[in-house]
Order: sequence, then C-alpha cells, then structure tokens
Amino acid sequence: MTGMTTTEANKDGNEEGVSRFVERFAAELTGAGMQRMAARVFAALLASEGASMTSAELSEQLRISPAAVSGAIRYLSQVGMISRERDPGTRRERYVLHNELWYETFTRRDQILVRWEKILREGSELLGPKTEAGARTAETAEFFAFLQREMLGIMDRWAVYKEARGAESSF
Amino acid sequence: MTGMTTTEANKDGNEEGVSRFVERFAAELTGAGMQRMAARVFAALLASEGASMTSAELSEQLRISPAAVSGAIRYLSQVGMISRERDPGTRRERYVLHNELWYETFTRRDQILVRWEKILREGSELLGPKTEAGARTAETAEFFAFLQREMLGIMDRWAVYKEARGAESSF
DNA sequence: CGCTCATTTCACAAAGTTGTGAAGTTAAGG
DNA sequence: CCTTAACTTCACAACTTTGTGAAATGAGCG
Repeated sequence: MTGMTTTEANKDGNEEGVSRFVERFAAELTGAGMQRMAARVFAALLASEGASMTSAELSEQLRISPAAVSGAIRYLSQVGMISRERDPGTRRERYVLHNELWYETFTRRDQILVRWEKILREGSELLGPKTEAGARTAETAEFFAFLQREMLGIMDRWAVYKEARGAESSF
Repeated sequence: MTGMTTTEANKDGNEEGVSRFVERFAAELTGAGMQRMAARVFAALLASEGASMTSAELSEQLRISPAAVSGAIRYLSQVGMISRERDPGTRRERYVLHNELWYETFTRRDQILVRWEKILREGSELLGPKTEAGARTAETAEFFAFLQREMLGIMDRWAVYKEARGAESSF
C-alpha cells in the first residue's frame, strides 16, 4: 500500500535504485567471504530480467574491465552458480544464473563439513579417547556430521515449502 | 582395532602431532573466512586439556608474538567463542573456550540471514512484483527466511541428539 | 606505594590480494 | 583464409591486510 510501491517498476527511472540494491547485496556477500567481483556479478545477474547478462552488460553496469568480468565468471562457473551460453549467430556469450541450483550451491558446503569432520576425527584419535581434549574434539566432529545430515533435510523441506508456496500464490 | 590407535596417547611424543592437527584444522577455518590468528588460537584451545591456555602458552605453541595472541583473543571474545579468566593469585590470564556455546556461535549467523532477507525484500519491491527479476529476488529472500527458521530447529535437535549420545556412551 | 611482569596499543614493514591494461587466443563472418 | 570482435591470460601497480617490535597501560605483590 504505502504509495504505489513499485507497480510501474523497472522502467527507466530506477536503474540507479537497482544498482544500489546490487551493490548492497554484493557487499553483504563479500562480507561473508565471497570474492568481491564474483559477488557483484552474481548480484547483478540476480537482479536482471532473464537472470542473464552478457560480458559487455556486466562490464558496463558494474564499471569494471572485461578482465574483471572474466575472472568473476570463471569463479562462478567453477562453483556451479552460473553457466555460459552462446546466443547462436553471435559471438557474445551470455552468463546465466542457475536459479534452481544456487540454493544447493549455498548449502553444499557439505564438502567442507565432510573435510572438517574427518580432520577432527583424526585429531580426536591422536589426542586419545581418554583425554578431555580428545572427547571434546570427537564431539565437535560429531556436530559436523550431524550438520551434514540436517542439511539434506533442509533442502528437501525447502523444495516442499517452495512447491506449496508456488501453488498457493498462483491461486 | 587397527593397531593400538591411541590408547597411550597424549604422552610427550605427540606434541608435534597435536600441533599438526591444530594447524590443519586452523587452515580449514581460515579457508572458510576466519582470521588466521583467531583460527589458530581457537584450534589450539580446542585441542588443549581443559579447553584453556594462557597467553604465554599460546604464544609458544603457535610461535607468534604476544601482540598477535592479544589480537586473536580480542576477536574471539567479541564473537563470544571464548572468555577470559584470571587464576587468582597470579597475573596471568587464562583464555577458555566456550565449549557449549560455540556451536551456537557457529549457527548464529542468524543476524546475517536477517540482514540478507531484508535487503532482498527491498530489492524485490524495487524491481516490482510483476517482473521476473522481482519474483526471483523475492524467492531468494524467502529462502533466507526459511533458513532462519530451520536453524532454530537444528540447534534443538542437536541438543537432543547430544543428550541421547551422552547417555548411551556412559552405558 | 612503587616495582615488576603480563597484556594491550600503535605505527610500520612485509606479504598478500585484487583489478587493470595490453598482449594473446579463439572463433564468427566476409 | 583473413579480418575483426569477444573473451582470456599475464605482469604489474595500487591497495589491503597482517603480524611485529616497542612503548604504554594496568594489575599483583612485596
């Protein structure tokens, strides 16, 4: 209600607003440990119609060199958050956000949890099961194992929840 | 089984092994975005009997200056992972790991999720509910809201699980 | 009370990271 | 094939971050 929030949104007037949003969200991601350029590219893609942009578009909107775009894209496709497409009949590439998959990417820090668990288990053996330190370390390993299992459940429940939401909103 | 794993462990011979474990785990934490010195101090505390060490001990084991210890300690106590104690009758401080609390610390990235959700909601309004970009952004916001709720459940289930495990292992 | 030792603060040097320009590579289109 | 446009790689310079030594602070103990 509060005014005509954004009924006519995304016409030309709010390019600047969108850019501010992109930068703000990217800054958050950067704060959480993501490389800055990758975060900015990711945020720009998220806020783009079609969830896809070309190198030139990214370069222009973010005011960065093609080289920087290239580096960010390499990273994002390595971690599976985007893929590259080629519009046939042109020599420009389109980078498109894996919209469905990036939640998984986000939670698929499984790999990390697995590694941590392993290291901690080895540590606990080294310290000895009879020592306080060994027991503490073992419990920490246990926590990460527990987290791994929970993550799977979360993603399942998210799929269900999203489904339900989607069905309801298309009313 | 596989040999006398570590029945006699933590005698003097494996100080080096413990140190390797500490460094390995710290390196993982660093990789995940934690400051290096804080990670090393944290790992050292985890692997110490009593979950506590003095500044001098940390300085010696990690081969870092007292200044570096001080910086790491400041960070760790800010985020609530350790607290400082003073053995009465001495002028040395002991830094002790919040063993029960640090799991919470780990999952209490709630704050982050809240901020992200807020920014994304604003973004989705800006882009407009009718646009594809707006819908996508709204869904992302929804995901983080969902995650927040899930985190609470996880911590509850961990408490229960740990309880059960503890009871059983004291058999 | 003042001395002494433990911890903290601060300025700086060293090391690391990051984005750029320019040269290099690949592929579409004439 | 040769030209040209798009993307990538590479070396480097600017900028950050990080840990140190030295000086300052503060807390026990005589």
